[in-house]
Amino acid sequence: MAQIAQVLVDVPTMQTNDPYSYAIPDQLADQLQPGMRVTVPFGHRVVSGVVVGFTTSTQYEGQLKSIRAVLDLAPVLNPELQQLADWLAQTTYAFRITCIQTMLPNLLKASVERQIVPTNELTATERAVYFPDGAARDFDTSKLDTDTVAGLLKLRRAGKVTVTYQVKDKASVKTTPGITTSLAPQQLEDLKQSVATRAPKQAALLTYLQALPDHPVPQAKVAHAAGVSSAVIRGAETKGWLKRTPLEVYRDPFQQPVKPTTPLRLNAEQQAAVDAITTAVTQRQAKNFLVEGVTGSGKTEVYLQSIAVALQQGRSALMLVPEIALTPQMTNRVKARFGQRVAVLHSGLSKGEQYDEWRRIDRGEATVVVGARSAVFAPIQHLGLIIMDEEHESSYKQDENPRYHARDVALWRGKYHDCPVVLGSATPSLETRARAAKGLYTRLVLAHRINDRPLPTVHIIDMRAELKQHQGDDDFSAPLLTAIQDRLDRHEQVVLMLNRRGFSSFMMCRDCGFVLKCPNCDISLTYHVNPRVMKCHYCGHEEAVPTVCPNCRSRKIRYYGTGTQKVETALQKLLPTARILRMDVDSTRRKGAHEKLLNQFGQHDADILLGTQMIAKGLDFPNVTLVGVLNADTALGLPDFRASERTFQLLTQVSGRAGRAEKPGEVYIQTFNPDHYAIQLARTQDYERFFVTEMHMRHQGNYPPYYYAIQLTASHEDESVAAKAMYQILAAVKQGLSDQAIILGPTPKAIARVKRKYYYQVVIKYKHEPHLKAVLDQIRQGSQRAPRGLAVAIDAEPMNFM
DNA sequence: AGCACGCCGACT
DNA sequence: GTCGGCGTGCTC
Repeated sequence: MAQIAQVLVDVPTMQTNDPYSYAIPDQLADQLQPGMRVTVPFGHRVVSGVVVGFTTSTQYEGQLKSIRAVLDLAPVLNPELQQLADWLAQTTYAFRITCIQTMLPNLLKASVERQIVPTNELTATERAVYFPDGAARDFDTSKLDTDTVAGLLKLRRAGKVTVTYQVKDKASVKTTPGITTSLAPQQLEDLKQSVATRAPKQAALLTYLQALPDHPVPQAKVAHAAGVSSAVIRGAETKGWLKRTPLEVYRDPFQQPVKPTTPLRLNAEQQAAVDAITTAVTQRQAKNFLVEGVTGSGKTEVYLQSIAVALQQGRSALMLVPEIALTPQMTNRVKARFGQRVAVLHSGLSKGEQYDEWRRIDRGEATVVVGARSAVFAPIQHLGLIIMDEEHESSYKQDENPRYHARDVALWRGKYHDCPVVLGSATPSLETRARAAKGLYTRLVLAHRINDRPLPTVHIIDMRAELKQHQGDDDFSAPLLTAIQDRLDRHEQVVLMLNRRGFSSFMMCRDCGFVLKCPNCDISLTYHVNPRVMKCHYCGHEEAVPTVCPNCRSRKIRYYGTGTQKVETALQKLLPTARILRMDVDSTRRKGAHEKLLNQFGQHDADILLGTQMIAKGLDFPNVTLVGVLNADTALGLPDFRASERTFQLLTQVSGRAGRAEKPGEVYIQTFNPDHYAIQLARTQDYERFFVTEMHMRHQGNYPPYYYAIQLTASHEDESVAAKAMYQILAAVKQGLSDQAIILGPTPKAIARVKRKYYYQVVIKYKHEPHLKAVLDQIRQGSQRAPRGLAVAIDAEPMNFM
């Protein structure tokens, strides 16, 4: 019986979330496999799709259409990744095709192009206006002006033009000319004798050709080895001495070769960690580890030696790092150990380079993969080990559909491959640490720094007292300024961090540090300009904007936030001789700018590096002996239950930047909340106590990890449409879920209007909701037929509650 | 996502 | 009377 292909079409809707059936033309029958991309007729156009299986019968009553073309020679999704895509769609409430697109490199995303073709029905004037060059033209409504689009649509309705569709596959393989020769060595020798005296270059080429291997050799290599120019080679080609054939090459993102390194000697803790991971790797256990190592405890060396074990076992390894940590220094460290076997996947590569790295992995040529979030989908086979460094980083969660967390995907793949997953962090997320406490992960603690380097001394500066004493600059306390001046005198370097996160305005008293909070949620209230009120983004509570501090009656209660530029100017005024380097979103927008700034600082072209969060991660300059945090509180004030956790993580990390090598480090943290546990415990780098304290807070507030959370967001240009949609969703949620579920909202988002759209949200906290999936699917169905421009998003375990 | 079908208001 | 607005429903 004839086979029917099941195809997921590239149309992300609820109705097309299940595969459609297509007949398979005879000439495609023996090449078609699940996991291949195809083009199919769909309605009155052609779209791309992915074959997910074959059947012999179908429910569909109508006449089946046939697959148009196959886009791939081999499947782009292996069976594991096909299964993963389905699981991803289930758990993130995203469309299956959207998940598949996310898993594939950008170049494999086929695009559909429309063309508009004139017919004989057109009048001469119409032809002159719309088809000046007489031929068909591209019909991209976003690129043409509205009048032209309207005109062309009108002509189509009149049947005077037709529209054609073309699916364009962007996947392109780069080639270079490859040299082969069909002449025998003796023939070449004869030729050489005949030209030897007058054409030494040709003779040299002929000598080289005599020793040419059977397979094609890149022309550049031939030219270099024989010492001839490409003109000589082209000349030889016309004489029939050699043939040039296209040779597939990889766009090589590794420019310069890296000096190889050998494994470093491990201390007892590191060795114990490597041993535990080794056992799991060699026994092929899907066992998960949490490597909890203070900054400077040598986690990376543990990762590298564990990867080496997997490779020895003939398996491959995946190492995930946050995008921001994916610097050449970082990747070079891996390449130095594993050389050619390493593939790097990240957004800094061109589309072509990404595709080539992906193919090297797919073909098993690269067995160590280093990359950011989306690298978790790399088509690696025989996985022996997955490592996720800085596991607590929120960038592992994608904030568009599918809203997946790379950690969950890593754990899924570990299970699939029976291989261990190692999560590493100095400050693990509460979720992860709690799971370790429950025994789901094995904890491997690295409590000692390499060579027992001391931790930096951390000073907490009470900015309330500071501001009382010296009027003038808000941003710099006297002790911090003195410390900076001291480093300048000693020709040492300083890192200053300005916490820009949550520039969103909350009210804080400059005299006592009091932050206005919601009486119901214990979350800071957010200042709204229009209407002028304080609002809680969790429960919707509203109150008037205070003019005096409810705590100390001071009038100095105002909203809080400052910018790097302003701080730079102020600092330059205070310290005219200091050379300051500013690093923020603005100064690093250009590609490579980030790198360049860090290199400058590394060469001591500047004394002070002033930046936002981005300087907290992984940079390591031995000459930095002072780290200052200008405003530790901004993140604390955010209306998010993870505010304390983020603050603790950030302060702990940035403190780790001070004092490397022989020079001891010092850290100054300026804060209006010197007694807050997140700040106090960051001072002593006491993660365990922070974990216990914060878990208690989460328990009190019914927050994760004690509860699961789902965030539903509706957005629309018209605020009332978004709000109305959210109230309808709320009704559906309330009706479908048990009264055990805690439903917060609807509330406007902290930043109520982004890109001309208003956002409203509802958060569901729950422990056990068997109907949840059904309720959310019902909401998804409902949002199909929503007013134009309304977007409803479902985010399981959201990272941003604002 | 597109696109057709179909039902209402403002124009040649 | 028709043109064109966009709400609704379908695509194997």
